Amino acid sequence: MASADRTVDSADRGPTLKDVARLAEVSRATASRAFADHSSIAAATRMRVLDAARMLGYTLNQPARSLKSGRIGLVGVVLPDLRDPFYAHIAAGIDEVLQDQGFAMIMIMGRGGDQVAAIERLRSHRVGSVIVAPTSTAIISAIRAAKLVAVHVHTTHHSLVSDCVTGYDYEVVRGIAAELITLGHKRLALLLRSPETSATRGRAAGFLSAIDAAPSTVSGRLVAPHTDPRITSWLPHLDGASAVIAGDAGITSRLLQEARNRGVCVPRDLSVVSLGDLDWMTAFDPPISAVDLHPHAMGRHAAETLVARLRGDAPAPPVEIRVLPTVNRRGSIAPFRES
Amino acid sequence: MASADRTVDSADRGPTLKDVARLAEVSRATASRAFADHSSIAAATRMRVLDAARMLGYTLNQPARSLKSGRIGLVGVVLPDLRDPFYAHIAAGIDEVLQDQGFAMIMIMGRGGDQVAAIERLRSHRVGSVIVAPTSTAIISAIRAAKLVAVHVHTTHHSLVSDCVTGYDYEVVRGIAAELITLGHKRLALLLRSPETSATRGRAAGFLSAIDAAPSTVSGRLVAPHTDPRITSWLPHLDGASAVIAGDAGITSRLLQEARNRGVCVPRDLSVVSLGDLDWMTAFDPPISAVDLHPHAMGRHAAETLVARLRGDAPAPPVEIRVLPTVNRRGSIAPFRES
DNA sequence: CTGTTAGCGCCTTCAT
DNA sequence: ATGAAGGCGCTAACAG
Repeated sequence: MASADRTVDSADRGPTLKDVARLAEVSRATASRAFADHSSIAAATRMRVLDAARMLGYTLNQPARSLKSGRIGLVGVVLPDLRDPFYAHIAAGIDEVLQDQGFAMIMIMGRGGDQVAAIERLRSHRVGSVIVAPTSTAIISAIRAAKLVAVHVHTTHHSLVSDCVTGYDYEVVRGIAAELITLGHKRLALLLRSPETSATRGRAAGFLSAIDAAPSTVSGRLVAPHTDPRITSWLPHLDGASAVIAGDAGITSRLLQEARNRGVCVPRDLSVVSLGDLDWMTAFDPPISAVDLHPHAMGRHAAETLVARLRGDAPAPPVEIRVLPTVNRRGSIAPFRES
Repeated sequence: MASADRTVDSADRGPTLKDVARLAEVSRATASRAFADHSSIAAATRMRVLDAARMLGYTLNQPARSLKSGRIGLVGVVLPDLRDPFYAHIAAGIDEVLQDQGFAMIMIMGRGGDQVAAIERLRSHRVGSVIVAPTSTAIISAIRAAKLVAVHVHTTHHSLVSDCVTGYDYEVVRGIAAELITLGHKRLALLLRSPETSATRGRAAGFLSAIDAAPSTVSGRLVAPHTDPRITSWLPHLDGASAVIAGDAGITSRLLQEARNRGVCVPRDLSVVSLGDLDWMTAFDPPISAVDLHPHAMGRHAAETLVARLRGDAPAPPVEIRVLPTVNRRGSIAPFRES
């Protein structure tokens, strides 16, 4: 009955620049200039064109425009998993800036080999730039091959010639470990889950550096199974440690869960510090000490850097922006006591 | 020094179909068919073309393709905030399916008026379809005006003629409220934060329905401030309730934090149920009772529905897919006791 | 099954 | 400051 008004011909693709030009009584070239060129067009003419466009509900056809110009106003974002709040916050930061700057983002989740496939997909959409985490040799060469302008977030790489936004993984972990040692802890553990990146390497190095700087009665254990994160149980790997640094919020919650189930009391039996700070951590009893890595700010910086790079014509040298973490000391750490 | 090898002419846009066709010694049309058309091309020819493409490192130019065909292999995703794990999980589910099906997603965060702006932006990229949450009259008419194929997630709308994926907000809240009443609670509260949607309305209705069905000694309080979520304090609004249903994980953690700070003991003084189940809830002491709304599955269903709609030629009637929630009863609920 | 022909909507010289 | 013409890379009719 009401199906009559359904447009059979799906080629109804809305008004084009030609329509706008006709209504504004100018040539297509002039109409085009009204949208892009900011110089060689009379203000009055441009206004007329813009009015006509509004009247018709015209929208620039970005794909068509990209055909000629190459530019497309689209930025690729390749992140491993949005279910990890760390990356979700990065994504949110990126989105904020990109929207402000008039870009849209093609988001693709993937790690390892998928990352390379993602780059390939971006290439097919003629995306000219990408924000990516984490970094690896594979992704770097894929990006280079695709000639993309890239910004790397959270991790960097020795062979990297692009801009990147990182943290202070080495420093912060070393500092925390030192703090725990000062509190009298003799056996520490660092729990890591991600694949090997500059971040995990930095954390491991910082951890070991703190251990090395301490008396030989202090030992540190590095737990970094590169296996399926979902079946990992952390507690058995602690090896009697009385203080532990958890590599991300997921590890922290899993660890706390195990501790509760097995009657391990935090902080009496175990001091805990989380790398990554979330709302629920302050709700916990005891409140969990956590390092805020400021992933949202990282995302913002990454996007800002990328946009600057896209707009800037002068080939400036790559920069590394480092975001200072905030250490929030709360109840989950305590001086060591013999049990 | 090393700047000599920098390509001055940025028009270096890689191999085109024409190059592939030449190498494979076929016409451009045939080469094109090798990628799209699955029927009218000889297997041997297609293989030859594909080989040539691989040899040249050729990638389909989606924007150019869209110029003629209208299709572009891009789906818009408009979600309010990825920092909310509920939406992050939806996004993850969507991404999984879309990648499998060869689509990429343009993700734009936004709520309220921003949603409409997002639709406009998608339109300029000639995206033909969108997955969106939450629903509102404004977004519905924007989608209709842009003639997009849409799937709505989590919420519906009476004026909706598109597909949607929803939950059982009414039923689940009613059931939980009834359960709490059975446990002897006389004063309940439902905490909601989102704007008015079918989901929040359903929850409110389910809540009130359970209260109505109970003896008149039972009262329920609906707390739904549509103000800035970040400065909201929930505890003062509880009005002496001994059992509370928290509308999302963020509310839950904030509430638990306040409870701890003010010496309110869960579940002795306050029974808590969270709408939305996250890892950390089982780590809590007591473990938090929570309803898993399965946002990841919702995302998957939404994407699957959309893809089916895009592929299907027959204009099938819109469907509503409802995802059954899972109620995980844990230690944060207890029978009512006089204090 | 394959080639030919004509644009899709836009931008960019080159004139004027 | 504006118009005319050609082509970006691809696909959809139509022939053959």
